[in-house]
Amino acid sequence: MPSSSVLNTIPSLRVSCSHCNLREHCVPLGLSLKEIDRLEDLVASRKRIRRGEPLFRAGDRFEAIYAIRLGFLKSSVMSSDGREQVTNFHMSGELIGLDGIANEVHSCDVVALEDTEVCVIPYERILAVSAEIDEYNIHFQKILSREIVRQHGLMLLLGSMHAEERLAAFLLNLSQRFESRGYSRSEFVLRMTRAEIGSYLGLKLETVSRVLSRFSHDNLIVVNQKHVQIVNAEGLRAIVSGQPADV
Amino acid sequence: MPSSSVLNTIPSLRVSCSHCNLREHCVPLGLSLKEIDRLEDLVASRKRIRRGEPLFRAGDRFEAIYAIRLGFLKSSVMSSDGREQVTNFHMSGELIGLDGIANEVHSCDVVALEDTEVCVIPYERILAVSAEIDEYNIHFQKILSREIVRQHGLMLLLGSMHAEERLAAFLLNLSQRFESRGYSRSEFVLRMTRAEIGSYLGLKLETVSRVLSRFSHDNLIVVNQKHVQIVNAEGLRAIVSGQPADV
DNA sequence: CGTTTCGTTGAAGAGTGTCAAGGCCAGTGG
DNA sequence: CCACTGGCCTTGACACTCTTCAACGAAACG
Repeated sequence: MPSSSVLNTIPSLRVSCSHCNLREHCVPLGLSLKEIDRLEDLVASRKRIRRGEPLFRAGDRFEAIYAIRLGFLKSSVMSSDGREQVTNFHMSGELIGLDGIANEVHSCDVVALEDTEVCVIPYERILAVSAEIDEYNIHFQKILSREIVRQHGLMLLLGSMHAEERLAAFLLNLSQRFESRGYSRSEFVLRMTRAEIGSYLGLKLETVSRVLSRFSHDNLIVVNQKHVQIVNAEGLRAIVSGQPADV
Repeated sequence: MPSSSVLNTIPSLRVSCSHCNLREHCVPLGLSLKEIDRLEDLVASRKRIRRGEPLFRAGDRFEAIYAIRLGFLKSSVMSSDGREQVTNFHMSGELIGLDGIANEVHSCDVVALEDTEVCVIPYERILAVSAEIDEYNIHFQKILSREIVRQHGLMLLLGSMHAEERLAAFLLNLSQRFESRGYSRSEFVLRMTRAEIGSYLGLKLETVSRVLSRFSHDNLIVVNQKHVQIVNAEGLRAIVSGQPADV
């Protein structure tokens, strides 16, 4: 039995990946039942994080990867002079903490933007399963590599796109991720503030607000504070591709 | 004996990692002699790439990771509408191709900026050694994670720094990498064009040129085309930290 | 119900981008 | 060896996007 006295953990529940409907996000496909059974051991416990609370902070010792069961979080890094850069927003089924492997210390802050529950996967267990099941080792390397590829896309956005293109890409990305989780792709709630969106996209919050208003004025979206409805996804795609809408 | 008919490869040489002075960059420390011996098998062959030629291109099937023996390369991604974003510059001892693990296809272009020689490490062998030597599996996961952390830093740069800060950070980073390879930290040759620097830093080539001229005028550096000498590293550091130099 | 945080909008200004012209340098061929 | 060529770099003037500063309104929270 794992250590269990940590606050906010729920170690008593018997975790079952095979019955989790987020399985496809976390666990490799095409395993034998025996192997899937082995994966159940990955998750040591669950942990709840309240809105605004950190899952971990830069400098914390790295001990586990976390899989989000439900909720929403942001990752961010800070420069020495205090500038914050949001590096990612995370939603259910995604893994957090991959940055910590490098130096056995986390290099970014992760904070919940709404009440969140995660599966705690001690890194030791990942290593143990990796050593035992080749399929899983490949799977985990792919997860790491996929994060590298994702960041390439973000660098393209930060390095060469205008404010409107960035926001259009951002909205479409969220839309697609919501859809793949069974939610509406055309209507959702932004869990982050304008400042956080701005930080993620390399813009100021006022710019984010203005561009959203412009999109709204052009009938691409309907915005009401945090509530967003995508009216003309094709129009947004056109903007991402560099060509301003031609209505 | 590995397949050897591929153009530009040098399979006949018996590769020896243990005698390579770049060892510390590629190979984990603290292995037994037996284990180090096993690592020799990682490198299947060497390959030469002429200046301007690609090592691989986005869409190419992923088969190997490459370790740079000597030379200089850039990685870049292209958006659907043709914008190029340089995602990294690579120098000796560094590994290339980690992006390909995700989808078994490379997702970026890698092109040599000067005549280059790389060690070809088939991914299959990495998996084989990973399965055999736990130390190496951890080492390789750390390499992947380190790349994620590096990109966080770049996102901070692209998302929240001004042109001068970006270039100062860029020069200091190069300086440090040259130094750790035994070259001068204060005097080096830029192998890439202004346009490539600009792409990497999210700036236009004219801006890069202007900022370098400004640095030169402020006696922080001496520039002569591709030749750069860092005169006042402390001043550059001050700029990165947000405070303009206070001569 | 007051307080605080967050979001919107306007006006003015700074920082980069764009466009254009000219100079430097390496490589090529006469 | 020299002139020519094309790629790369520098610099200026101007345009434009985004930021900054500021004020106000709306929603969230205790």
